This record gives sequence, C-alpha cells and structure tokens, in this order.
Amino acid sequence: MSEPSDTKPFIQQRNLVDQVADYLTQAIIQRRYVPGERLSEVSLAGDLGISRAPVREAARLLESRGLLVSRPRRGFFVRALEARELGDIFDLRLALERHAIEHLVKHYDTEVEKRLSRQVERMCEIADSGADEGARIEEDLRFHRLMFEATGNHRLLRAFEDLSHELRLCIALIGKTHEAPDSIAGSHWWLLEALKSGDARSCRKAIDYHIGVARDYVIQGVHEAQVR
Amino acid sequence: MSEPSDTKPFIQQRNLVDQVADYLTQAIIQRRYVPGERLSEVSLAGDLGISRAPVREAARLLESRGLLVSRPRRGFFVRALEARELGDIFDLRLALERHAIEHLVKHYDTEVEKRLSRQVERMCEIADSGADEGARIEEDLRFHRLMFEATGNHRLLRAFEDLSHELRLCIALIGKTHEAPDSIAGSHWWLLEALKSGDARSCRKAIDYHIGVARDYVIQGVHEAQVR
DNA sequence: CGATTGCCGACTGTCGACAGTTTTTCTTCT
DNA sequence: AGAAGAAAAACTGTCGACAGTCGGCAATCG
Repeated sequence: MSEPSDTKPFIQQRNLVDQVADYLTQAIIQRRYVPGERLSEVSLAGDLGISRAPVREAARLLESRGLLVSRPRRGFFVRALEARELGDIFDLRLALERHAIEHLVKHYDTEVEKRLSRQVERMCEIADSGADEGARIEEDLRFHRLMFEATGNHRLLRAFEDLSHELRLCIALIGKTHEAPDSIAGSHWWLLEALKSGDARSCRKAIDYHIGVARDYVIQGVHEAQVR
Repeated sequence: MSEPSDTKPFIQQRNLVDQVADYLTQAIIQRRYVPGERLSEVSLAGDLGISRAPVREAARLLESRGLLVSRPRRGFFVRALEARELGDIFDLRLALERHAIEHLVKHYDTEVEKRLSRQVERMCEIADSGADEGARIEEDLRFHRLMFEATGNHRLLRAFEDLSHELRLCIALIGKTHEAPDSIAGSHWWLLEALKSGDARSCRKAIDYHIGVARDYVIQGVHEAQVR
C-alpha cells in the first residue's frame, strides 16, 4: 500500500513547540506582552510546566515570523514595530496583492469568484453579528488568503502568510476598535467587482485603494495609540 | 583569554547555531547533501563535535528559509524542489523585483544608479576572470540585493533575502555551469538603462525580460539535470 | 507464497544540569 | 548623597541523558 501523496495531517499529536508557538502568538496579539518586553525562557517554561528546549524552539519560530526578535546572549523580545516599518509592511503587501489580483484577472475562474463572494458574505454577516474585532480581522485576512490560494502559487501564498503574522501584530498595536464596523467587510465587494470586470487596470486601482485604506487605518491607529 | 588550541575540534567562538546554519547552507548548495536526503541530528552533531541542541535550532532556521523541511518525529530533510515550485519561486521574485524597480524609477537617485553601475562592472570583471559559477551567482544576487536595499523598504529586502536562499537552492539543483559566461553579467546593463530612462514601462519590460530569462535558464537547467 | 504481527534498532522530543555572560544589587569611597 | 566598583543573582548557550515513537526486519499465520 503506497502512501497517499496528500498525506493529510490526521489528528496529529501536537508537539510542545507548536503549542507554545500558538500560546505565545495569542499572548502577543492579545497584548498580554508589551512590545519590547523581554521573554524569560525559564519563567515561561516554568509557567507552562515544561522545559526550556521547546520554549526556545517556539521562540525561534516566532522570530522567523517577525513576532519576536532575539539579541545574542540577551534572549527574545516582543517585536516593537516602528512607524516606518508599518509603511514597509503595507508596501510589501501591496506588491504581493497586486501580483495576486493581476494573476486572478488574467486567469479568470468563476469558481474562485464564487468562493471569494461567499467569504465576503460571511464577513458581512459576522460584522452584523457584532463579533469582536479579532474575529473580523481573521475573516478579512481569510479573504485575502483565499485570493493568494487561488493563484495556485504556493510560494506567493507563503509570503503572504509570513506577512500576515506581522499584520496581526500591527492590529494588536492599535488595540481596541476605533470605527470601521461592516464598512471594511463591504469594501471587499469592490475588489470582486473589479475582478469580474476583467480589466487589469481596474483591479490594480481597486487593490491599491483597498490596501491604501488599510494602511492608513493602521498607521493612524498606531499613531493615536502612541499619543494615548 | 582562552587557550588557542582548544579541545574542541571544529567550530568555536561564534554562535554555534549560526555556524551550523552556515555550514549546512554551504553543504546543501554545494550538493554535498542530495535533495530529499534525511539529516540525522545525532550524526551531524557528532561530526561537528557539538551537541544536538544547536543543530536542531540551526535546522529550524534553515527550515524557515526553505532549505530544509521537517516531518514530525521523522526529522529534517533537504528540500526537494518540484518543477512546479520553480515557477512559483520566480513568479514571486518577479512580483518583488517589479515592485522594487518601480520604486527606484519613481524615486530616482543618481547615487543608487552609481552603486548599481559599479556592481555590474564588478560582475563583468569577475565573469572575465573566469571565477567559478558560485561566485558569479553571488555577485548577481548582490546586484539585485542592492536594488532592494535602495528602495529603503527593509521588509521588502527581507522578503527578497528569504527568497534568495531558495534561488541558491535552484542553482544548486542545476549543478555545473551550462553556458552563460559574462552575458548574464552584461544583461544587467539593460536594467540600468531602463532605470536611467526614467520610464516605468521600460523598467517593467526590462525586469520582466530579465527575470524571465533567469527563470527559463533555471527551469531548463533543472529539467536537463533530471534527465541526466 | 503473500500478508500480518511483534520485535529491534535508530532517532526525535523533551528534560535537567552546568558554565559563561549579562544584569542587578549592594558596598564603598569621594 | 552620588558615583564607581564589586559581589550576587538571573539568564542564555550548550550539553548529555532518557523515554516514546517510527521504520524495517523477521517470525508467524492463512
């Protein structure tokens, strides 16, 4: 019996490293750790009731995702994003999203459009139901993830997922909701409209506007959070 | 002051993790490990005269760079690139390079142009001197790295550097030089010409052609290497 | 003779410990 | 009292060890 090439991840017993990584990620984006704060391996391992080895590996993982930074012989610190880096992040995001939507409009697929459409509906429902911002952000990222998935370029998708972690960090810096109820959810219809139009120029305009709004929202939010 | 001739046989002084990472990277791109080959932590640690802990951390680092893949409870394996992934990698590279050159032509800087120009001269010299392919590839990547550096977007630069490791892996898959002496080095003049012209459309055309040539070179090279 | 099951070696995941370094605290001198 | 310096505490980098797990091999069963 040959192994199925798919190799689905059954109910794989989660190793400690992944669990710690998830725990830390949640703790960081829930602002239970202040940006710049030092993470003590020993105390963290002690709190979780495990040894330092898995903690160190998880920290390395988060470092590669941009959530932590390490200084030799000093340990790990929660990444503190400078205002300038916010622009960099969204500029890279723009490059990736432009590429993705350009691909999608060139290889138009009605099935893809349907999937994206369903996701926007879901986002609007969630916005109406008054879910917390975290859930709405996740659904928002999910929409864009679907776009990258639809390009069929796994490496491009990975680049976006790497960036996603930092996007969540940006959101975490802002803190509580400012405004933007379901208008953000609804704004994704514009992207779909541009896609359906089949016009590359419209798509580029739409995505530039979309990401620009998101960037301004985050940058202003962080600015206000710093003044506070 | 420590003893000059220490008992440690191999590496010392710097971070063991970084040293192991460099060692492994070199070993992989020099094809001392076959793609798909399993890396034994114990034997590797034994060969280097160190314990498994730094080896594991280095392996995790290379995994985040796409040089290794890990399977739970099975260990680390040298990444075996599928033909399809080659296309994905160069497609992502195209997205990044388009964005970079678009930025450079929009914010034209004579100092940047001078630096890039010097680098191309250096590449041509090295090509004439008949250096090995590894050195030429590095200088090639260095040119593009300079481009990304010049954008001032650190995150974009990091995305390119992440991709660079995989690009080196692609080159490693090909093996020995096929052709392409200094023509590759010289082809970068076209990019500079487009930049100097100040025309965004010319730049895009130039970078599309440039990356397209590189992609075809790698894809065909890998194809031939597989037939062999 | 082919398929199944139990055993064996090898390896990873995790742990506790030690040494060197960094940070903090406490002392001492001006 | 404040600053410089020394001792102490805390922490990271690294190590060796142990237990659970995986793949392969052989004995067993149909």
